Amino acid sequence: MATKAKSSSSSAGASKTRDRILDVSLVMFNERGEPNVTTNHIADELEISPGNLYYHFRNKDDIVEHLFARYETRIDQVLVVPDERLPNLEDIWMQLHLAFETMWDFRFIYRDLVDLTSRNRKLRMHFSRIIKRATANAAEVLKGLAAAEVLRASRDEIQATANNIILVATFWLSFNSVRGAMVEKGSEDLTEGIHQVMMLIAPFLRDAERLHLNNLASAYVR
Amino acid sequence: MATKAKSSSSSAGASKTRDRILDVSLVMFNERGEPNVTTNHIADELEISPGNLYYHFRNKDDIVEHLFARYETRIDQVLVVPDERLPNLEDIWMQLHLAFETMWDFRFIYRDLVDLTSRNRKLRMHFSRIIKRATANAAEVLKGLAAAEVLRASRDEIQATANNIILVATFWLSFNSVRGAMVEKGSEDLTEGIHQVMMLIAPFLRDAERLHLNNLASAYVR
DNA sequence: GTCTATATAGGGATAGAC
DNA sequence: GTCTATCCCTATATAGAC
Repeated sequence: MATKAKSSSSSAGASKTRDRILDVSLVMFNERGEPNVTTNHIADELEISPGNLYYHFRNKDDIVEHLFARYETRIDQVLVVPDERLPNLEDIWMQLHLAFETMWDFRFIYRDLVDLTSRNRKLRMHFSRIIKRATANAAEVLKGLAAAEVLRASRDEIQATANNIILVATFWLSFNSVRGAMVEKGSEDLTEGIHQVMMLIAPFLRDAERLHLNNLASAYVR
Repeated sequence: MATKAKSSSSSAGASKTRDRILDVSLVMFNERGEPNVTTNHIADELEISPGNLYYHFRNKDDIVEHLFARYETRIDQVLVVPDERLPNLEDIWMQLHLAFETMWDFRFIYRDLVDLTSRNRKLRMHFSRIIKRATANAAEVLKGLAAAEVLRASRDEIQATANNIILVATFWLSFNSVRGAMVEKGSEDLTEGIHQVMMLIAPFLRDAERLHLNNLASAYVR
């Protein structure tokens, strides 16, 4: 039954053609941008025929949608409000790290986000849902920090900041690319993005915590 | 000599084919997104032949570049640090308004920013320059507010905030579209974007000014 | 499941007549 | 300056043999 070791992504066994198509598509989309990768490119890279590719997927968007589904599963796991305990700054740092890494793994989605979501109703709905979830999550965490008296902010300030956190996180990679950042070093980009998000929170922190954060931060950024 | 009333954009006289191509392209790019508008579409809309269009422009990117040049001229006029006087909150509001309106008029650039700038070296260089200028401008204004003692922030905080201001402004329209905002009402979208940017500054304000801003803000947002 | 061959369509772009 | 006609190329997608 080794032939049934199918599904999932890139862990152990190579897997069937269908999965290989998804894996290679993801890599190529991330590297060159989805609009610049054709089904023929993908087939070439895999050394299979275009016809074969279309046996496994109805069309290119079908591939994109399946990759997006993978992404949605992973990001949903990150977007859980901690638990019973009130969150602290390290929790946030950690959660941001997980979120940014997940986004990085599927960065092709973020590179052409507007075009992708306006072309494809399904993607639009799902992405919109993720944004809503993420914003709610951010607001929850901020409220948690406020409850723990780590931070002081009004309801409106929390809502506006939650929006900005998600906006900055969503477009950090684009911003970095567009402002002429060098070839992405990957991990360094992400750390700087996390830093920028933390700086949205910093001004609301009480003095002691603010100092704490600045120490955390300066340890990370150059 | 009425035939020489050429150049510029959409003010008085209709103008020559070349300018009409630019005007119509801008409208169509803004409405449907640049990747979804072909040279044939543009020619159709203008009721001229594709050949004619290619007489006036070498290729599609040539059109995009000329539109971008128009944009750059306009945004550069907005990105001037006030003058001798120290800036106040209303100044900022006004400058943001001008910036957002200019961006709105050329929103196609922002819709597919990453793809556009990575495809075209010229656009990449120019856009990167604009971002640098804008960020420097934001930092200057923040320093001005600090000097006027309207605001209190460290050097690092000012730099991080300037980055976030430009990031939020740059991607506000994308964010709004992507999170599933309804059909753009234009002006309302912009006001909310301006509000989000102001909320980046708010936490650094002294109490009196913070209150002042909240009043300004609540007058604008629903 | 996979291949070869091919249909179809559209976009970018040019030549040459008017 | 403008049009008609056309070329080239690439992308998506399918049919049918193996």
